[in-house]
Amino acid sequence: MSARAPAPGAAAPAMTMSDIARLAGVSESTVSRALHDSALIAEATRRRVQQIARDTGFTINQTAASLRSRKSNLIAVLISLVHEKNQHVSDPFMMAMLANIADALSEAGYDMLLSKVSVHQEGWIEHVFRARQPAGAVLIGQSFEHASIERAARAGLPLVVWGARLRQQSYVTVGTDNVAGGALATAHLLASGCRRIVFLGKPELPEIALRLKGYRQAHREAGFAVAEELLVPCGFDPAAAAAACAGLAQGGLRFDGVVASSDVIAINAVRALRAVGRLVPEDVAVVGFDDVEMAAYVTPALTTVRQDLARGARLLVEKLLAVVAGQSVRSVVLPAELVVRETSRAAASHGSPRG
Amino acid sequence: MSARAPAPGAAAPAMTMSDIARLAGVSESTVSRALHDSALIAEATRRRVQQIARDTGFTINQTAASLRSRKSNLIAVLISLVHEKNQHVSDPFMMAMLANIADALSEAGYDMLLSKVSVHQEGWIEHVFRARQPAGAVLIGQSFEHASIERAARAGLPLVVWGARLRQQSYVTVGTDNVAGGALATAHLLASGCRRIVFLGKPELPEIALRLKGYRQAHREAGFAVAEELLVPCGFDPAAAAAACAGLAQGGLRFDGVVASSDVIAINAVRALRAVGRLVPEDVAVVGFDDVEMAAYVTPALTTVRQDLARGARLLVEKLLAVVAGQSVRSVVLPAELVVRETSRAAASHGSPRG
DNA sequence: TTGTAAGCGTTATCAC
DNA sequence: GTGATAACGCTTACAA
Repeated sequence: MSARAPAPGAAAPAMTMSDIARLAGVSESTVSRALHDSALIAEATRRRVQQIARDTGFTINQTAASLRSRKSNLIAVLISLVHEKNQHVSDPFMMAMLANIADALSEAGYDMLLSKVSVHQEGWIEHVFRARQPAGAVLIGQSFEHASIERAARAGLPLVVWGARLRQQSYVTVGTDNVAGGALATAHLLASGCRRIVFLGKPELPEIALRLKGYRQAHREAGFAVAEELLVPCGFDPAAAAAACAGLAQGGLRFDGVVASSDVIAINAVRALRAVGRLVPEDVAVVGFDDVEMAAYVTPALTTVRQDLARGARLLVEKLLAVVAGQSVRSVVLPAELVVRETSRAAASHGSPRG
Repeated sequence: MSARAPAPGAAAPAMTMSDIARLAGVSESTVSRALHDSALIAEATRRRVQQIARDTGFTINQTAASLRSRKSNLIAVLISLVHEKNQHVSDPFMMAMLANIADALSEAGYDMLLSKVSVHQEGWIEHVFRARQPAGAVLIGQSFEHASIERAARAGLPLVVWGARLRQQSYVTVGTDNVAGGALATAHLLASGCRRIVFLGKPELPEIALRLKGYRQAHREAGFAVAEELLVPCGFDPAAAAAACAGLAQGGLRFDGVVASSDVIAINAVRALRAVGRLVPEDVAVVGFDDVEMAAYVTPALTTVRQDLARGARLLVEKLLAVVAGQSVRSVVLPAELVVRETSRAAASHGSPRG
């Protein structure tokens, strides 16, 4: 029921290449080449060395190998949460993103190094590269770090970012078409009769700014003006969302629709509205963003803009490996898809609603 | 919109300690000591060296450091999925566990290396330790790997496992009281009137075996016999669960309750039952295991046995760091808690039901 | 309090 | 094809 602390050094002293070399009667260099399937090595030697390695359970020490060769099959996944005090990795969207990347990386034969950066430090990206020598890095979310990312990318560090494609950025992004997503959500509410639609989110974040742009665009196209008092700031973490939504429900603001910048926010909004006796979707229709797994299961089921994370993660990894390989790579914008469920009424017309 | 592939070597040639040493007019060893706040170094020297390091954005190359010192602040998180072909990291339970561990590790100042092992290889645990030199490893789930884990632990590798505490194991585990959990779920159904309760799960897995033990125990204590045909094998991945549950719903088996070995299985069971017109909880009451976030949101909301993952993750990390530090550490069994929601009727009595 | 020098386990370079 | 030998960037006796 209790485990002895392992005596320091109790672990079998790990084999090294020189051990294998001795056992095989060859030099270390030959062992190295044989284990890497070098074309230089004689077939027989290769086989013998590999057999011995297998029998003895020898594993190349990647720490040493990557120190010398300046290569590694490690990919860093960087989560920047400087903009949110309370957003943990356990945020449903982050979790899903992470899991999908983990699956994609492990299929590609890479190990994944997870670093959560919560304090902004100059050069934190460079820091990770220098400290751990990953082959490349995936950043989840631009947060407020556009400048840092830009600098790291210009310095030649191989990285790929999940987020918004911005003008003149020199790093590769993979992300959803946020403008279209915001427009889709808004047009849907307008088409179903809403006229005063709250936008819940932090437009300081690049992705949210684009969704808001879509919100404005949909209003313009439908011939409606945007009432600026309906733009309500709201963070991603559950507490911030709950607070903002409670304020929304109780405040004197008049509104009949909500476009939230994430599903977590949307779900909190629905809850807050119902708590003060407003019916969803009859009094207020709500649309989320992300389509996290939960969205389909809540009651009423959440209408939302779907981001295809499985595809996004695969693309992130694919693009990153191309960047690492020195290829020229283009950013990708994935289509946004509206998933209509129960927090909104089906629109009369599904086409782009003009008036 | 497109990013140039970084010219090889475009990245600023990383500074090394010898650069810092030159700039500071001291030796490399002094730099090393200064950066590690060694008591040996003169305060003035320490300050000067640290200042230069900060100004130049120097970061210790952990790859080199850990090669030399045989230490690292990297913790490997190993997910063994050999028992499930289709269980991805994106499984809700895995995701939640992972996210919680990531949060706990980053709070403790450790980076996390994620390795998903899906092909069983002799000595895979030793392999990771040799290849990456982590300070320690957290294993999520024992799967069928008890023997491998046991061997690695005996070899002195610092590791901690989420899973079942077994007799005479020499590794440390943190996990839920699975026997109590299984008993709690079963007793609840018996108390609410169920008499033929299906157990859905793979008893070959240590944790499931214990939950099944609890299932039997609850029957015994309530004075009922267990009908062996009600023990239905079922894997964790959604496809396997759906298949097993569909079979369950359509087969000629007579039953009025289900104890599932995970929430994902339980939710699939509910869905399958409703699809063939059986009412939950009126015709069949269902209890899950885990209390994943979704459980509270599905309709009808799932009655389940809660595992406290936030606490579990914190304990895993805490225990592992103690093991790494060479302390003697005891396994932990966390209490299981029944959360009654809508897929079961509230029991007449909440005490241990004897008859 | 600081410097010198050896070496962690691998791979790259050059010679044979 | 194979083997010496010298790094990679750091830590750590041991010396001073």
